[in-house]
Amino acid sequence: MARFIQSHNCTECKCRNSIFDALSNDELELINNNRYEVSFKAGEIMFKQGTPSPHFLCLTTGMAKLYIEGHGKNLILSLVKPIEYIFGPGTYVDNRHHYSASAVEDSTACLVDVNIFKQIIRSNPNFADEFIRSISLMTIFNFDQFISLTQKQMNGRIADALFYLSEKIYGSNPFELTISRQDLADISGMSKESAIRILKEFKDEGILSANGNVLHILNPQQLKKISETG
Amino acid sequence: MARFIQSHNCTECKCRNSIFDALSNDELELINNNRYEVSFKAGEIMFKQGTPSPHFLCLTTGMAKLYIEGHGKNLILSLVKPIEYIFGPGTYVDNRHHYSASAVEDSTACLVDVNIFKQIIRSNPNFADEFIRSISLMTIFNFDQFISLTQKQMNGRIADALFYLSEKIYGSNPFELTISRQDLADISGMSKESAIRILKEFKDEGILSANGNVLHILNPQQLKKISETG
DNA sequence: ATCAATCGTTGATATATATCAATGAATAAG
DNA sequence: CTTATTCATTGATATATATCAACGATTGAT
Repeated sequence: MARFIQSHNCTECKCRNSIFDALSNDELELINNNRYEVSFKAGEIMFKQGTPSPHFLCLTTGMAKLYIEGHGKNLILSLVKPIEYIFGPGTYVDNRHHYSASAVEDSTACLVDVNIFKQIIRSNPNFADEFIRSISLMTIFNFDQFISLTQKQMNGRIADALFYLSEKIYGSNPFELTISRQDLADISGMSKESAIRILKEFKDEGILSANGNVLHILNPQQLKKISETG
Repeated sequence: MARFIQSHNCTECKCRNSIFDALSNDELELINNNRYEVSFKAGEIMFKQGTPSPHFLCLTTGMAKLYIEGHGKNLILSLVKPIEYIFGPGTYVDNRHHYSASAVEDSTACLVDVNIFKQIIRSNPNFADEFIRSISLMTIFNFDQFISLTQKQMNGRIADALFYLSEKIYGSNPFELTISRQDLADISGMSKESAIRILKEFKDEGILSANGNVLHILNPQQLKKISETG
């Protein structure tokens, strides 16, 4: 997988999310002076639900999962890959994280002081528009998840998760799964055992092949149908 | 229930959501010149998922439900009461509604041209901050729903719905339910029959009394425990 | 007032899904 | 290399929940 080379200056950074294209050089410089880089080993927690939320985080390498810690179980809201950013709703409400984030692969990230970020939103309307647009996109994505998890049964939910992984996360088919079966279950809102059983069922029906952690959607049409019929 | 008297001028309007407090008189005047009032009978659709979304809507009297039309079933995202507003995530993405809205009681609403609204967000940072804050609050609310619907079983979900209705919507206990059992089921993500059965169970256990559509939470502590143990 | 249509309620049954338990496979630590 | 620990898999079972069917109660229309 391509590794983005991180610059020491935001103005020339190649791992910069497109939301920052709306910024002037002065604003980028301001961010540059108020950021630092961190690295996480696979499995390490980046931040924990309920703790203060002083940073905007942009993932530069690796992969992270965002998950709500519920009652014994976790619900994975999304996987984050380079060069996406993480910015929770608590920033404008109570300065707390409303979900946890942890690295599912070895990762590096850029942290930006959240007050700088909010300041630029106030002073640069184009940036504000882009920002509102990006959180709107997340809301729409959440709605789709909502319907999948509350109205489809397990086959349909696993189908949705497989498309999400193939199309949105790994961007390929076949793809190598870097998350655990438990994570797949936490994405689909079911027990790990059930998730495994559905995968097996798809394999038996020739819809999917699985070689270790390399999954291949062999029959996307049929998988799509399963997703739609719920 | 108190009826807000609607003024013919936004600057003096008593049914104005507090988000507009950040606006100058000129900006209020701008909105005033680009709005109109509509009334809906109970059951009427205000707007439909998938259709263009040219207006910001503020409910002035009555009650509405926002719901995603899924696969045969609906999922109610929230109930809206005066003087809350409805502003979907599609406005900044594809100009489409991503959920439907319909009146559950006879209602009136104020519609404001969405471009005026976006224009003021660009020019007034305090208003922008308030707006981002308000959509962040909705996101956090959605997260709670998410956990309730995907990780709790039916008793816990109905308990959550009852607290939502009593505390957030009707603001009283006892309260008169103006939504149908089907709506209650659509809030809790279950079949109508199941919702009714849980209500009956709560009645049999003395947690709840139901006199027609007047519900009374008799034992909030126990209901809270049911909500927490899922 | 009467009829039709919807809404609420209940019971019986089928089904989806979680849980429990056991075992093998992979991985990390000594 | 060996052992301990986690992770993946499978089967058997229990449980939660939906569906189907029937019927009474309410509401709206003629």
